[in-house]
Amino acid sequence: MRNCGRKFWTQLRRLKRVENVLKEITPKSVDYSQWYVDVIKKADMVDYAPIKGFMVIKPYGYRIWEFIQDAMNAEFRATGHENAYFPLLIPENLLLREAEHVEGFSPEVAWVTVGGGEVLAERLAVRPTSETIVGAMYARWIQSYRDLPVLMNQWSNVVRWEKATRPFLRTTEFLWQEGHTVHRTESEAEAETRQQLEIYRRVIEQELAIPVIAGRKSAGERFAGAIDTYTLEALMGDGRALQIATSHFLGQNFAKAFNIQFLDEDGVQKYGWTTSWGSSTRMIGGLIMVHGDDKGLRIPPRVAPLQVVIVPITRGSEGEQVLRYARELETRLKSRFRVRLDDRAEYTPGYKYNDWEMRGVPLRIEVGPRDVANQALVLARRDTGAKETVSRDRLEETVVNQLTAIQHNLFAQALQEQHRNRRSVTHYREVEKYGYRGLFDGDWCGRESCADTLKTETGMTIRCLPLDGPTIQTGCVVCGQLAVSHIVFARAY
RNA sequence: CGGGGCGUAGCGCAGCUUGGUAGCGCACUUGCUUUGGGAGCAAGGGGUCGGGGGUUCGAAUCCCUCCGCCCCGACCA
Repeated sequence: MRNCGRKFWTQLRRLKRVENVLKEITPKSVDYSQWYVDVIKKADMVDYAPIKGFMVIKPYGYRIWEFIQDAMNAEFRATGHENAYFPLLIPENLLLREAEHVEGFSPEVAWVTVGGGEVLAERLAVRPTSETIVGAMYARWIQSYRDLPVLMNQWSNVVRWEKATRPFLRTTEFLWQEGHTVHRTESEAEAETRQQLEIYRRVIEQELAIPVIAGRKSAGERFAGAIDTYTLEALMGDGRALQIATSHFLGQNFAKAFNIQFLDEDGVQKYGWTTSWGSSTRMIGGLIMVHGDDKGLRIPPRVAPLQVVIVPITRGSEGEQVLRYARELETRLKSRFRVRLDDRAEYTPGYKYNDWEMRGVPLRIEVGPRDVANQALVLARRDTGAKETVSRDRLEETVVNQLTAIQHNLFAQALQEQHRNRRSVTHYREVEKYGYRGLFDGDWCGRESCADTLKTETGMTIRCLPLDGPTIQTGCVVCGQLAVSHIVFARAY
């Protein structure tokens, strides 16, 4: 009888809990976009700004960006790049220099036409990207082959006037880094382009735990003004692909447009070979979609603003003792981990569990009178939900091990998800039976007309010509004729 | 740019059909009791009902108009 009663109440409590969670976060399976919006708002990462298409990145979201910056800066420096800063505004004549570039960006450029109360003689573009102004400066700085290579990066904001926006994934203004380099030879510039793509892959896979597919963009998807665009594509939880970083080989297009010339060793004036590469706060959107679940965020430990949260259970008269014990654990962890003791008296432990789970903190330590008595603590993992009791003297080593395990597990889960949703097809109509979700491998004849058909018929685009993986096996997935490339296609963000 | 939805307290909403003292839940403040998976009780604070105009004795409610936001599709880190 007593057992029955207890079971009943446990059940009821569980139902109530599910209900509460549902109230705050729409389940992924019900409405993926709504889930995404709920998570970022509940996790306190962003808020909508009072201007359409703009967002405020709040400290909890911005901290993740700072970890990404740290990881990238380290990689960039190790490969000889230096940070610099170029102007926000670009004179119209500069933006017009490279024909393809203007054509690609002009629809989304914002213009400044008035300054100091007077109409400007020449309107100024708010940078949508900085190739043009950087190019103009490089032309002034480079004279000799001895000045090369020029390897610079800038962290900045850019503005692209978008019609449909989503926090992190596509906002009118966004934060990013853009690297701009000039090289003496074509092969050196190409190598740079590939090297930077690998840096992105490392940071994205190792720090953000997001598995990517590296490839080359088809002509139709290339950066405006580039000879070649390399990309990293990631699969999101709803089966759509996200372009998460790009690296462009610009050939001599911009060098010629901006007159970036140098006198080579052989006494001949030559144009430089340039590259540019970028990654943005969009990566954070990817991180949310790849790892998040119905309880909220799951942040990989390496970029988690908080890695461990300690929740004391200050029950009854032993409250002070538990708090002392918890503070001692906090002190021990503080030097090595990002830890916080949540000693807010106004919330119950259960509330705190849910709160921190929503925010995606990888590890939670629970300590109560029982643990004080046993000289132990309870460790709960956010990724699996598993709880274990750990003796106090094994605290640090267990935390290290578990954080490492979580980082790996999140990547492994995401990779498994990617594999499960990547399929080879011989004809594009096959994607219908998969609900147009996932990544599809196939062959392509190389004609833009077939890419157009694919798009109109399925809403899918060629994400990339993968650098590694299967080779050409059959005919074009659209026309069936002789294929020249292997492609990965998907619906994309 | 098309389609849909919405605008009433910080958040979520009811009230509008049929005009008559602006409400509910959560959150917030204070106090007491609580705390091992979203605590309870009590007492409080908080609103030019998105803006403007009109009808009316009287408008959150009816009419006109403007604005904004979100979601879904066509173009893009």
